[in-house]
Amino acid sequence: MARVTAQDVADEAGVSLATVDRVLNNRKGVRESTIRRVNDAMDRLNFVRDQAAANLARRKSYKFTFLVPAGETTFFRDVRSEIEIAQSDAAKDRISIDMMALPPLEPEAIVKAIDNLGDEIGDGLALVAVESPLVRDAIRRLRQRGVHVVTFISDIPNADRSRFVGIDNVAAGRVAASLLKRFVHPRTGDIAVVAGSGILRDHVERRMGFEQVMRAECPELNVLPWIEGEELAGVVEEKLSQLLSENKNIVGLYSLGGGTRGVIDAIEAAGLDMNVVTTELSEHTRSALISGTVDAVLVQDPSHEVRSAIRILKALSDDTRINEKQERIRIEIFVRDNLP
Amino acid sequence: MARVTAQDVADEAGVSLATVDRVLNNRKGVRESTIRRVNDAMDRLNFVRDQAAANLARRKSYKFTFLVPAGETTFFRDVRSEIEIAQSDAAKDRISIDMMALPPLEPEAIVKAIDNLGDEIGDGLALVAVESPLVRDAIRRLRQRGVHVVTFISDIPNADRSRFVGIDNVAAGRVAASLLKRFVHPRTGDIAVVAGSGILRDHVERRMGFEQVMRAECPELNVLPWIEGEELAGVVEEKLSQLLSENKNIVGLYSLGGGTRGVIDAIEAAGLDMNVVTTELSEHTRSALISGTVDAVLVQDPSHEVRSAIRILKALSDDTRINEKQERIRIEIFVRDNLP
DNA sequence: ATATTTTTGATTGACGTACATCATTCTGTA
DNA sequence: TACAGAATGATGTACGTCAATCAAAAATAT
Repeated sequence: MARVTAQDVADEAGVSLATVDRVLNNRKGVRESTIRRVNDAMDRLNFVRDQAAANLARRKSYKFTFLVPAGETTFFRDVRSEIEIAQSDAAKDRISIDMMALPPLEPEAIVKAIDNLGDEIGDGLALVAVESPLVRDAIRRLRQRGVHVVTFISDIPNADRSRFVGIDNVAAGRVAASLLKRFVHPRTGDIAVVAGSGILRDHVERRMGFEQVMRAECPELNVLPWIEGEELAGVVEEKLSQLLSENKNIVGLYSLGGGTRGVIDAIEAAGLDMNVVTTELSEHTRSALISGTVDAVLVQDPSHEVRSAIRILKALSDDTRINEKQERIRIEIFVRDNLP
Repeated sequence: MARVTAQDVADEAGVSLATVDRVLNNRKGVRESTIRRVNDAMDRLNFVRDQAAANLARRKSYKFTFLVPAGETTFFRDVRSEIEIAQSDAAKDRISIDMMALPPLEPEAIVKAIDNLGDEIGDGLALVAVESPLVRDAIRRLRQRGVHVVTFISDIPNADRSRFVGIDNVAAGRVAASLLKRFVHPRTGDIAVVAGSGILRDHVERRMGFEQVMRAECPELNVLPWIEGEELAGVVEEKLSQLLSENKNIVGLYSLGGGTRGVIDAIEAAGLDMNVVTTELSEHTRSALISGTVDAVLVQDPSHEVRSAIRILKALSDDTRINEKQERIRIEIFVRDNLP
């Protein structure tokens, strides 16, 4: 019943504690046959090394840095506050976390931050990546220094990042189309799309997924050129109001970026009957779901993403297994009835 | 940069390590004013107790027991395999987990298992509860002995359980209705409902949520009396085939229990055009989603539920905070485009 | 056979906290 | 003023592993 310790393994294998320790930590100077004997003993006794004791003895602590956009969208405000919460939670496990908020959409800002931080970055970096050779190169340099890099929410493929933590944005776009198609059916007409910016990879990908499905499956629906709202509710509302007043044939709308409040305000002001799928779970989208202005909201859980990024950076530092199921970031679909 | 230890706090507060220890563990024999001084020092230094060292010193290990149904539904097979995975993961943190599979739907079996286990149950129990005064009483007795009890997947309210880990099943039913309503629109006709058993609380609740929305919002749709499939694909298929051959007016179907394969087979055999929402993410529902036989699948993630139950039992044992965001079990909605 | 190298054993001191014991100092009250 | 009782200090041991050292034994080369 008592826990099996390394000493028990030593006894079972007929070797000394020191030898077990050598095997356990892959230190050299142990014969192959002895290694096997020790491993067999571990299996027989079902030995699991005590992480708590190991960490304590190793007196290893972790330092990770988060680089996130400073923008005032609901989503990134949530992300930043989740990082702050994670800071105190992670402290118990000897993990210290630094966060830097950077001007959004500026590759130079990211690179400059990385360079200025130097070794201050610690053992790992999580960043909301922006498509740019500069950033790609900065990541490569970090990795060469042995710093683990995880992209976060927005990926930069072909870069040497260890991993991406976030949703499959193409799939998110497809889901939006798939739902909207069913909601709109059997009506026909135009579909409006509101995005933030054309240089944000996640926006582009969602748009791509959305179009894939629409083209392949909905010849009767006509997807209009997208509106760029710059993630600002005011801009979104103005442009969308204009569109809605000019085009009376719109039967559905997909808002895939920030500034959703503008979308809701414009639709409610126009008083049109259309099906709507958006992102961002804010007070505005909640009440729009309840009132019926919006049919579904597609989101990713920033709290999960932050915890996941930290767990993954830790696993990379310790060179231990990642629990894939736990790290699967979901495309969450909210309708009126499953609001948290 | 170095970690702040209890000794640092002692120095800062001008007391001895022993006193800091007394404060830290709420031992008696410390003046109010001293307690305050120590706490202030902790705040100033940002002291966080090192969990690893604490656990080690406490030589505390945890033992939890899981009581789950032995049934051969996809879902409970998944649950059991997730518990097995969790067993080895949790071992690192000195958590040992016992699992017992019991004949499903038998309150007596649960009570008997609890009684037979006695102290073997350990520090906490997670069980898939069944509505019954016997079970309710057994839980009460456990709690009196200081054992933490968590209901799991299926709740038994009014019982003295510490917590329920699972989804809001009424909400799940509402979501199903809410989606199906939109999918079916503007067609009118009958809606079929396939459930497992009338004595499973989660089934009853989903049905309830489904009806709530249907009655309130879809006067044009007529919800038929439900079919009891006993969670067996064969039974489900037979009964549903019969219904489909007799009633040609069915435009939508909600399958809220096990045996979904039977639902799919019956629908495909009948070759009818209807909208379908089910539970269970199996190979069958996956391909049915892709082929279009099924429109949406509503599930809960057993892997998340198992981890959550363990974390909660541990937090209850340690009397520490529960991270609500992390323990929120989602009603996950899968359509063809976000299959994992 | 001897010398050299490799493998193993034995031992020790961390790591940060828990917990117990005993000695000492500070209270307030008889 | 003395003294009980409470509050605090000082100290030591333990938890299970890591990491380093030195000595001893075994295997290998010469």
